Amino acid sequence: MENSNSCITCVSPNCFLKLCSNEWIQLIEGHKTETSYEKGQYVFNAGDLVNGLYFVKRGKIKVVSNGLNNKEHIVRLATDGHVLGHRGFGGETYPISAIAMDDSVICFVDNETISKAFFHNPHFTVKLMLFYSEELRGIEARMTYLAQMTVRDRVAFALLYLKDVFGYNSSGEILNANITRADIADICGTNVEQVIRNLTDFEKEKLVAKEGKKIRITNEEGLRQMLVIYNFKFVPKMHFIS
Amino acid sequence: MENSNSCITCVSPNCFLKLCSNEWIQLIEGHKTETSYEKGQYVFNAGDLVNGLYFVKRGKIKVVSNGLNNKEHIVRLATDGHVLGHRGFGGETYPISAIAMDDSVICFVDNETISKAFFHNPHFTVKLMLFYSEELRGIEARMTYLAQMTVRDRVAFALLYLKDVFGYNSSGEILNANITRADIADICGTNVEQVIRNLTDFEKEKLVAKEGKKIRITNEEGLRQMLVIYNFKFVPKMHFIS
DNA sequence: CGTGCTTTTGAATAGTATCAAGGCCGGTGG
DNA sequence: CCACCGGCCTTGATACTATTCAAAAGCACG
Repeated sequence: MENSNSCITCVSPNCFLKLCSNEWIQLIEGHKTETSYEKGQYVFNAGDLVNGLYFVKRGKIKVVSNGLNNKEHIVRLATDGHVLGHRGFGGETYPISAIAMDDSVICFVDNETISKAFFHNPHFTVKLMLFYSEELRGIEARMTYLAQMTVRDRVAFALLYLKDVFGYNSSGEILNANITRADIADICGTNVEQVIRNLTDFEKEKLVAKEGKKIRITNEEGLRQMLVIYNFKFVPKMHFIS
Repeated sequence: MENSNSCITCVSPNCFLKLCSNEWIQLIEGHKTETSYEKGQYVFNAGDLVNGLYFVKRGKIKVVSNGLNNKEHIVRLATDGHVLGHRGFGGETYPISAIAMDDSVICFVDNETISKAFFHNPHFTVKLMLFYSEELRGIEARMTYLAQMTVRDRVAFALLYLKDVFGYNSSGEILNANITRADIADICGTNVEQVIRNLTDFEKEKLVAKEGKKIRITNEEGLRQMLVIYNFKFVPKMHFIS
């Protein structure tokens, strides 16, 4: 919970805040806090008052919505350089919760400062708007396929989504996330058992290999092929700063 | 396909363009076209190049995404004052299509003009960003409940969504939209037969009344009660101009 | 070396989609 | 005016898919 170091020397290359003028960056720094979160800790909780905007310096975050019987649904995954809490921006309270999936470091800027920055840094504002646009495209793609895909295909989709956001780790094609079968189920909108059954099927088909709790994607192209029948266009990676 | 009349005398009270300075409104008018669309006509089609932004003057539009076997999924409904095509903004081509559900009038402003307006009208830009934020909250709520609700509850949800966007018509609680059972199925992510079975059930339970192809909501509160188990927070109406 | 959490498998059940067939209604042309 | 046509609505039977429940094995951590 220590206070911030400087944005200018910040290691995060993609942070939106860098789009503000130097003058404004310094001003923001005065109102910015930088907080460390442990795995499992809430960054904010559905119902909390919206007090500002979060910027992920590094880490892995899941954004979840609580539905029936408080069952979690993972609406979005976020990592370095992403914005958090922007869905709530302009509203009273957060409609969703954000939870650290790994130890993470996140900067926070209060409402008033951010609003002023918007009015004086059009480049920053427009870029953030493009980020929203990108987000909408992504979530809408997930929504369509959630509505139309079988569970099997949704599991394949979730694996690719995890890969696209978090990538592979240093030891090859192993999904670089501390994720449980239950998390995957929460992305797919199904239950743990279905995820496991389908992972087992995928393993028999040489698409993935289960290595303990970790998952190795042995045939990424094969998984993508499974989804071509949906006309699916994977959303291109966002270029944060141009 | 006639050219525009003035934004300043425009009857649409909620249009975002009104947030620009008078000077800029006049400038935009020079680059704006106003087009009428007949029922069923495409405003833009998935794959089309993104050339600008659309503002609905009046009418009813469905925004659809084409998935498996080109089955439509209705991602969003839009009406007077809403923005269209903003999901594609910043991208190359539209990921989705927009189709008029009724005769509609829509203004179009090209990319270059809109981008310039963003940089010179922070009030306009920030308001549009809040609109995006609102959109994200709405779509994410629909996504969560699409993932967790039964078909029955999704049908109830679709009816309420239709009511919230288009309202009732002059003859009481009849849904004010030229919508088919298939459209409802495309909102729910199910098929026509399921929609009809559930509408029949709802009718027996005195929640709705089928009047030909039109649907009368006889117990709106009852429908909403059906969904409370999902912790569902209906997204409050957007206040376009404040 | 338990204890609790995650993963895994099987069997029973419930929920949905698909297929087939018929009815209704508005519009069109004889 | 009436018959026909096409689009939309409706219902039933059937097959399939997914969820739920139960039980056990593996694993990590104190």
